[in-house]
Amino acid sequence: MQLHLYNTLTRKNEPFAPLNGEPVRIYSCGPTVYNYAHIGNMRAFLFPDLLQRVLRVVCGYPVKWVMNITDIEDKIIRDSAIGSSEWLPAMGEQADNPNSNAAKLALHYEREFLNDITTIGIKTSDFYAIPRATDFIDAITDLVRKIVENGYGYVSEGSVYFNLNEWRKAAKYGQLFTIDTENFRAGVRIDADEYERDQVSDFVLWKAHKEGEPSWDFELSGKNLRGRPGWHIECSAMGHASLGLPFDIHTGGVDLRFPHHEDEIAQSKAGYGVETSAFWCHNEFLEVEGTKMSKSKGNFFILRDLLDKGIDPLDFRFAMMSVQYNYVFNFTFFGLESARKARFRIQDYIYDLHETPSETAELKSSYVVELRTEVFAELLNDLHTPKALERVFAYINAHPASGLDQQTRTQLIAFFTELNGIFDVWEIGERPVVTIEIPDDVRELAEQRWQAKKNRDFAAADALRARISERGFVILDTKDAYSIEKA
RNA sequence: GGUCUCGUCGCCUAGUGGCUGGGCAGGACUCUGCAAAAGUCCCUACAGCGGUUCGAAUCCGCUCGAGACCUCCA
Repeated sequence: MQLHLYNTLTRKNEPFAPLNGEPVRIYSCGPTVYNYAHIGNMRAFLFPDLLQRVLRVVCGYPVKWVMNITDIEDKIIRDSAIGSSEWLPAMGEQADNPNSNAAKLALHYEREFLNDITTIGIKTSDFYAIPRATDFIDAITDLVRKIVENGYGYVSEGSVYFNLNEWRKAAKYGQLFTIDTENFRAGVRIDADEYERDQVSDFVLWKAHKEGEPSWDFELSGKNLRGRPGWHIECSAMGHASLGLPFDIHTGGVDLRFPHHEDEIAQSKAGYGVETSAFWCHNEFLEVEGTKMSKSKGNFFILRDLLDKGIDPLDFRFAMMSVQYNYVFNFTFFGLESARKARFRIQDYIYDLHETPSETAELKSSYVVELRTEVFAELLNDLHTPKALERVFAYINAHPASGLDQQTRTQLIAFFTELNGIFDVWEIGERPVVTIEIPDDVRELAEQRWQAKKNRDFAAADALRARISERGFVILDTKDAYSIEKA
């Protein structure tokens, strides 16, 4: 079964096949670890997770999935500087060494990040590698050197810039994004900083060292240009070093199409002489209650905020699957609750399948093969999870578990086990027996109520039920018995 | 100013030119002293205005509205 993916490079849905046969190599732009990741960031990690799971489970490909950690960057430098209010005790002691301070701050947030993605069901064991930028300084400087040697980079005041004018003569710049240099929004320019570049559109490959900032040696043309990597160059070098170029799929958020990914393509081609990736896939943003969420606006939730509200991270994971990855996801708490209910309907169905069929179960092997084919076909259609789930619900509605014979149940359990290899939000097994601690006084009240009810003294029975309810329990009556549950 | 996406039932989501999805919420009934739980059933929407067509939510045009990106950003 072949996966079709929307490729930003061609702006079309295209059939996917691995470049060099197996395995499939995926590179995902990972986090810049300067703070906690917010729930919008999570989408950029859940999307490639879904992608690689579909490739493994549905297509049967082995996958090499790499996600980088950007651990050197302006905000990391700022927040790890001596005297920064962003420094936390958990990061350890600050030293008189900017490199070490930046590394400590980054490591702290890297751990938090790995924790977070594990919480939402991403398995770190699914990664082939999680490279850190600072572990690849040699690869980065090597690439910068190559670019300069090939005539597409120049040094200015100790920094190295990419020469776009020169590059445009050799290749197309603007493959992922239609670049309209004549109409860059007036008045908005990055860094009115002291770096000197020939053209405003030229981007920095290597930034000259500034006092008190982390830096590394870099020998270029017999001179030491001490400094640090530019933002875009890191991914080019790490992708090349960890997967080899070109690889199969590059993922990231839509905002990275330009300039980050565009520059990545240019750098790798200018330095290594090869393309970066066959497919470029971008996830859309997440909004909260209909408005954009961003770090700069500050209207964001981190995962911890949700957990503190008692939200099950699996509900968050499942809610994200209710919208296709390349459409804006509107995060609402009502939507999260909807997702929870929907998730549990499928969960209950799975539990029910594990029960012994009744004598009257007559429905034989009810189209499980068709269900599987349809659901997987939707997943192969550009990871269309909403449609896939619709198929599942339609099936559940048409075939209540109670009416299914053992053979059908066995087939369905096998299917849901496979499906859970992708969604990973259910428990495959029998309904767990929940044992709850019921205090003796609650038992006593319940028994009194039952007697009152039997005596048709409903006023007393209701009063007792109210007291039980105050203790945090509810009474569920059946015909001739009752049970006590936690409210 | 430039580039682009999108407007579907109360909310979220899917959608092929005709056969009128799915989830949540809501309603009705059964059961029950009541309630809860459970079960059965109901809930016909497609921004507006034109056009193409035998027939459009689906194609074309315009209008209105929402949002994104244009070198911090997942």
